[in-house]
Amino acid sequence: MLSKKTKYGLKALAYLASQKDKKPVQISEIAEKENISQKFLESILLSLRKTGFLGSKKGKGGGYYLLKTPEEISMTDVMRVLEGPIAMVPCVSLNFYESCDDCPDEQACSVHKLMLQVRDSALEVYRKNTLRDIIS
Amino acid sequence: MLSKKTKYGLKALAYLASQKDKKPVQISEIAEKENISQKFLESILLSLRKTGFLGSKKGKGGGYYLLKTPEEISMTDVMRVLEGPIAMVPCVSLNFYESCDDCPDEQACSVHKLMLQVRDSALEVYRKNTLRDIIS
DNA sequence: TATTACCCTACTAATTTAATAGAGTTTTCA
DNA sequence: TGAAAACTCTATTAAATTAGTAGGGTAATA
Repeated sequence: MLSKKTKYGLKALAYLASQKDKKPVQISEIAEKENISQKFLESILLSLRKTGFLGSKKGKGGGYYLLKTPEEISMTDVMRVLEGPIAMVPCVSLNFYESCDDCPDEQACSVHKLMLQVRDSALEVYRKNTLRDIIS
Repeated sequence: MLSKKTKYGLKALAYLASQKDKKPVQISEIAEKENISQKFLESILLSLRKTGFLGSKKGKGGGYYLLKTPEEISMTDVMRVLEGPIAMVPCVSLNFYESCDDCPDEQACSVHKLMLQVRDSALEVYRKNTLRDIIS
């Protein structure tokens, strides 16, 4: 399952990408329009700022804004930051690799074999979609 | 993340598919060879029996065995039974569909748009893999 | 300089997962 | 026919994760 954090984060990014101009958008506006708990959204936007997707401006007229154009924002990067590993098992993860305690031979493992394909197919989808591609 | 239930269930199925003959295999043997808690495995095999993947034989010389050949067992079906929905959000699920409370327009939703592609790509992987394909 | 809005920490309720425990039932083979 | 072997079922629980909630602090702008 996709976590709410990822879902809300994606929606917020999409909302920012749909803005006409590049003026900062307040958390409260995004929260209201996208039906997200404001406090929860706050923490999500904060993490997107810390990972370089968003910039913020404080004070009156402040808010969040995209640091790059929607075309430059890859879903692969967004998913890794919001959801974490793209792989469903650590032993096939590129960025979060861990071996299994129970598995004596990774290459012979049927779960490994299947999940490697699932990972690659998901990566392919994320790779070919930018933020631009998923807004209407 | 893939649940342990699914991981263990897949390993057990693969173990049964690797048997030379069709004689029932005891839970204890699978649990030991695949490093799985026997009691936990018991409940997993039970659900695989109830969903028509496995047959069981009680008493001395009993155990579990595949009801179909490995070639006939599709990963799509196995994943649906063990892991549940293949989609990462209910609103793109074929077999477990639910609409989102928060989302006014499903077709316009960027999360929906992305997750639909992810679901289709995962389904394609599961579709083209049978139990035969993932054993060594 | 007051207001607005971001920033941060800590806590918590709910849910899910991954078992664990233990008793009960059925079947088979000697 | 009876006892061992093996499946079946229910209930409980510990740990982890998720999805928030609460509340105060800090910085910037008009």
